Amino acid sequence: MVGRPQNDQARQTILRRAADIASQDGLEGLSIGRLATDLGLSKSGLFGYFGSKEELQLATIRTATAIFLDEVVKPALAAPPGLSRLRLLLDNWLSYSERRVFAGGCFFASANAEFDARPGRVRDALTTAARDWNRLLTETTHEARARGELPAETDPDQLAFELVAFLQAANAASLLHDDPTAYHRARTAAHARLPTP
Amino acid sequence: MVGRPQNDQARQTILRRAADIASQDGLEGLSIGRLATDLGLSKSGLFGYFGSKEELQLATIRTATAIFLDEVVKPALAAPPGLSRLRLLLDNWLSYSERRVFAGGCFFASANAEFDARPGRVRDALTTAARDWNRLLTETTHEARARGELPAETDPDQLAFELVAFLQAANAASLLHDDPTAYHRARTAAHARLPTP
DNA sequence: TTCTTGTACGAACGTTCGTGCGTGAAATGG
DNA sequence: CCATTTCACGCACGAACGTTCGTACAAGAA
Repeated sequence: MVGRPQNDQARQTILRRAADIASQDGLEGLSIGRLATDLGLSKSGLFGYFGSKEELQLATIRTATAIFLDEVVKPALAAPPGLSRLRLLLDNWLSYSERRVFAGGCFFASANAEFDARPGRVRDALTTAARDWNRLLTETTHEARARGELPAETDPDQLAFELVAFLQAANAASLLHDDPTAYHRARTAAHARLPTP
Repeated sequence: MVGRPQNDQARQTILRRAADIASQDGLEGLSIGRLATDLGLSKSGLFGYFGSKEELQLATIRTATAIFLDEVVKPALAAPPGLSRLRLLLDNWLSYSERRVFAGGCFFASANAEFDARPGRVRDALTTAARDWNRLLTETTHEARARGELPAETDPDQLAFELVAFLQAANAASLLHDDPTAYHRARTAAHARLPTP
């Protein structure tokens, strides 16, 4: 065999499971042998799809990104730019975390904490994804202010930072303490930072 | 040999290094062989201090907790209970993260994210440590309100949740994006939530 | 001195890791 | 129908993992 298997459906099935495992045990704890056994494949057969563990990790990040976009971002783009879209982004994110779209909570919260001090291509891919998400929230906040939906003295970058902080904290607390009320706290915090609808 | 070595100084040296490695590579990525090589010890010699990897992980958590108390909590207890103590706790935490007391940023941010979906004694120890920290912040916030240093309509539990969120977010952003300004954002956010000094 | 105790060591255990290679079955196309 | 390609497999590899074991050596007690 010179190339890689072309069966995109099998590939996606593998990567979907990989993202679930990684959200629980980390991208390093995601082992090829265990993933193959889980899916009823041979280790070497699964390995052939990716060619290296790092490539599997990068492909898993791409799949997780696509799922995140489908679950959180795309549905929010249906709303007009500005405050209503910002609200949707926050609500969708909290729902995405709360519904455990990934078995171990937010995939990126887990992967970012794992790789934030380990240089390499995996970290680079994760920082890019995080930057895109932050940029989306920040720009949407800017739009909301430009439309007069936020007080003129609002600092959009600062507000976006604080809103993201609430989301992350809810995800972390709900996982570590089995405490679903953390999501209520985050919603309360976010609503208090935004004008009453 | 029936028991474990009694050399507490060597043990603490090992555990201090272990906490640094774990803050970067995780408590699972912390391997006995690598730790021993790092310190110029034999693998079996180091192993003898703990008897199992899980015991090493638990001892590392205890050491990290002691360091955290020294760096963040104890200096804040010098201030009178209430708002001034709360401010010190927040400032000390941000300084502790910013100064990289642990090489990979906040030890607990890293370890919590790693083990929040893996049942066992390690997770239990981490949830206890996190609960103690949250309780301290929450109770200090309660005291501040009881002394009239916070508006009467303040919800102390909610405020503590939000303040912790800012700390976590600053640590995460500074690590993932090499962005030291995240600490400034967190200080701004925290100050805005508290009465002007 | 001899015996005991505590400590660190090297070597090896079995397991799992990521990674290659060669083979055979299934699918494809002329 | 046969030739070719595609793909998943079994198997093996070297390295690293946590762990166990027997040993060497220093210090103290008898």
